Formats: sequence, structure tokens, C-alpha cells
Amino acid sequence: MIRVRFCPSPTGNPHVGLVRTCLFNWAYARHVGGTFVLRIEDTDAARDSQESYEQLLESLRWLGMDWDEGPEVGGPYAPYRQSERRDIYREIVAKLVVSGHLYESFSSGPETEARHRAAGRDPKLGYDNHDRSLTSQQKEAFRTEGREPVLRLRMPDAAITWTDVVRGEVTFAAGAVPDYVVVRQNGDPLYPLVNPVDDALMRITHVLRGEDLLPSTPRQIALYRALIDIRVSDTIPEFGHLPYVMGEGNKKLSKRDPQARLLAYREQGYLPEGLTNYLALLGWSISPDHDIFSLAEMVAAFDIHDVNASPARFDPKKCEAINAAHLHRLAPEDFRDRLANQLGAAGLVADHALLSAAAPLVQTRVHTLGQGVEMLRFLLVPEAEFAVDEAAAAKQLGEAGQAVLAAAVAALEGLDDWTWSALEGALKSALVDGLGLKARNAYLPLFVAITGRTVAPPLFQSMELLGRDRSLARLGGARRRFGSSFGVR
RNA sequence: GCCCUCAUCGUCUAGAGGCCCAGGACGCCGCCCUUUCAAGGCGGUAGCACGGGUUCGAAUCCCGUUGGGGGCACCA
Repeated sequence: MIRVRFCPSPTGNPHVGLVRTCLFNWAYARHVGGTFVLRIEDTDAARDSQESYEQLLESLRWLGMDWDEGPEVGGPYAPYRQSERRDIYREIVAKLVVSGHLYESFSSGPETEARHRAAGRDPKLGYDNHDRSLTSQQKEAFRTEGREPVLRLRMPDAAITWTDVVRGEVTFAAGAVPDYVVVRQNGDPLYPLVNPVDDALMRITHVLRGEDLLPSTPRQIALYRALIDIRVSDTIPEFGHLPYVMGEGNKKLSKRDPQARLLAYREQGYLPEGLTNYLALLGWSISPDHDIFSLAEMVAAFDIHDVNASPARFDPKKCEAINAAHLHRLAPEDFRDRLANQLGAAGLVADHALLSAAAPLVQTRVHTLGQGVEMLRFLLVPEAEFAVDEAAAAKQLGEAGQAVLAAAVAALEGLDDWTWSALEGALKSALVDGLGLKARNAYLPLFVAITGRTVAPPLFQSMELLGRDRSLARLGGARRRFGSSFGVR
């Protein structure tokens, strides 16, 4: 039985790189019919926050990644928040000390450096394993000075090799990794201990995580061996190190990067299926000749062994394009309902019939739901709040535009049949035939007057939905407001 | 400095010795369609980092160089 886990620490807001790691774990678990465990690594009280924790869960749920075991759903290895597992760690640490895998270390950083200098070595070399064989008298002496030790893991004096699921064989030479701190002076267990301990206890079979953790893998393998020795575990899991998601330039996408903030995409009206599709493409591909797919299709095809080892750059343009493809594929009613939510979040309400008629007009014209809101704003906003984009007005409602507006008003005032095809007929004969204008020049001023912008749903349909009174009022308003600016440019 | 790691169009990728004078997608550029903007259709632009091997044959295997990234905490 394959068991994978995703174990974020709740600091800052969830970002796309983190979510991509989660997605690969989740998809692999689902693909092989294994178990997906969510574990919260909140051992750093100073940086962890409840808000971050909640955003994390919310993000995963929004994207459709459900967990079989973890916070709020429980499971056989509960609790799944490390802050609630202190007693477990204490017990295991005690066993590791008794068995000699952990030892007390009193050296301070400056002391270690001084030893390196005295021996003519680079002082930045790191810990020198100096305290490995302190006698009990020596330890006693430190204690009388009032010094408390940290606990370090005794690293094996041999090379450590594993076969990484995404990179193949990786080896660290003997002595490349110094004995490292596993329990703080104040007794708090640290990530390098707690993470493998929980993986062991929770019977995790595949550790799939970011490549930043690759250099710490030899330590974890060493710890695993110790855990096997004290019978807490009986195997070492497979490791797979996923490539980074990079931002602009050549730096890893960080939590501080605004483009990395996951929930920003929801706010802008990205679809969860669009975002997961794009994220999946960062380091993986479903087939040589297509790249639009659903989560279910991903699950059917995803294998962690197919993931690339090289870092991928996050491209907002492609992300938007992939999202657009999903948006355009939505059934019209589905699109309409999602748009209704987005409108609601923007404080706009539309009655069902109006929205049902309007939504199809914008579906293929936008890449995100947020763009849909902007495109329909003219139709849903209270008349008093309707505003014309100044730049568009300056360009389209000058002298020529005013002539168009005048002719349009004249042609429409006597029009009884306020349907889009009647509107089209009337305006076409008045402006294209009557004034001899090209369609573009004939209609652009009307777009601006009616919708306030030059990027909008089709004109005649928009006017039909807006209704006769409001349409004529806006045409008149545009003449009054911008007609006086003749010659002013 | 030491250790690890990565290397195909601008970007994401397909490619696991001959099917590749390298395929797809996004972007970009044309054209068509067109009531703006999209969408759609058609076409175009652009790449195997470099140098050595191995082989009848290398984007694919090996070595090196160069370049990028990461790690070397009583953070995770």
C-alpha cells in the first residue's frame, strides 16, 4: 500500500510552488490507489499562524485535493499536527539517546569555529563532531557552568546513497554531512527529527518534496536507520525530489512573491481546474500533443517517475491561457453559475434570467471570471454608478464620435422593436449606409457610450439587455458629458 | 569555499541510439473571419549550451568545460 504525504508548515500564505508539490503527491496517491496524508508541521511557534493553517486547508479544498488522513478528518496515526505530538517525540528521543544514536553536545558555534581555525581549517566548515565522545565528567563540568546541551545524531562514517524517484542515484560521501542538531537546548525537537519520525510512524512509503530538501536526505536516511534500530520503523521510504517552480529571473518562487500567492488566483477568478492543469504542466506532461486536461485525467495518467528533474518557470501568460481554455469548455450554465459567484464577490447582483442571457455573451471573451465581471459591470451597476472609461472616451467620443452618437440617437428614438437584430438593422443603415462609415468607426463610439469601454460584449445584444431607456440615456449622457470637449482633444 | 543538483525554441515540454535537417503548447508576428474584444481558421518565427569521446549512427550514452539553481542553522 502506497502512502504519501504533504506536510507544509503554516507560515505565510500558501504559494503556487507549495501547491504544486501537494498536487504531485495527491495525484500520485490517487493514481496508484494509495493513501494521501496531510500533516501540519507546526513546530516553530514563533513563525506558525492559525491564519496560515486555515488558508492552507482552504486552498487545497478549493483545488480539489482531498486528504484521506490529516487535520479535520483524523486517521489511525492522529494527531496530524506536530504541535500536538510532543509526547511522541519525547519518547522516541529518549530511546535514541539510550541506544546511543543521539548524543549531548555542548559546543557553541564560536567554539567550533575556533577549533577549525586552530587546526588551520576553514572556520565555516560546520560542526566537527567534537562532542561525540565526551565523558560523563566533562558533561558534568559543562552543566556546573550552567550549560545545557543540544542533542545531535551520530552520522555514519560511510557514504550514503539512495535512488531518487525523480533523479536516479544520488550519493553523499562519508563525512560530507556533520552530526546535526535534532533537539534544541530548550528541549524542542527540530524538523530534521520530527519529519522523519512522523513519516516512519505514519508508515509513509514515498517522500515526494521540493528539491531544496535534497541535501538533507542523507541525514534523514541516517535517522531512519536509527529508527529501524530501535524498532520504530522497519523500512526507509523512497525519496523523490521535485524540481523548483521559479519566478521571474532565476530565483525560486517565494512566499513573498505576489505572483506566487495562490489565493490571489481565486480572487481573480481563475478556475481550480485551470490552475491545477497549469501547475501539473510544471515538470510533467500528459502527452506529446495536448496539454488541456482535467484533474481526473491527470490522476489517470500521472506517475511520479515521469516528473522532470529540471526547474520550471512559472509563466503567468500561459497560466491564464490554460485557464481560459477551461473557462471556454465549461457548460454555459456552469459558467453562468461560477460567474454569478464572482459577481457576488464583487458586490454585483444579477437576476437569473438576465445573467443567463448575458453570461454566454462573455464566456469566450474572457480568460478569467474576474474579466467577466468587468465586462458585465456596465449592465449590472446602478445607473448612477455607471462610469465611462476616460481614455476610451477621449479616443472615441470626440468630434467624429459625437456625430455617430447623434445619428444613432436619431435612428433609435423611433425604434419600437428593441431587439438586437432590429438594433443592428437600424444602426447599420443609419451609420454604415447613412454616414458611410466603416463598421469599426461606426460602432466603437457606441460601445464606449453604452458599455463604458471598448472591450465589451457584442453591442446590439448589450443594448437589448440594457433596455431601451437605459441605452438611450447612456447615448444622451455621452453626448452631454463629452460633446462639449470638441476641439479640446 | 565545500557538497548536491540541473541543462531541447523567449517560456512549459515531447523525445529513453536510427521514426528528429527535432513534435506540441503558451507567447510573438502575419492573414482570414468579424458589431468592439475575444473565440475560431490558416500560415510564420524560434531550440538540442560548448568541447571531447563511445558507436556504422547521438538531442538521446560517458567524460570534461561553461552556465544556472539549491544546501552547508538550536527555520521548515
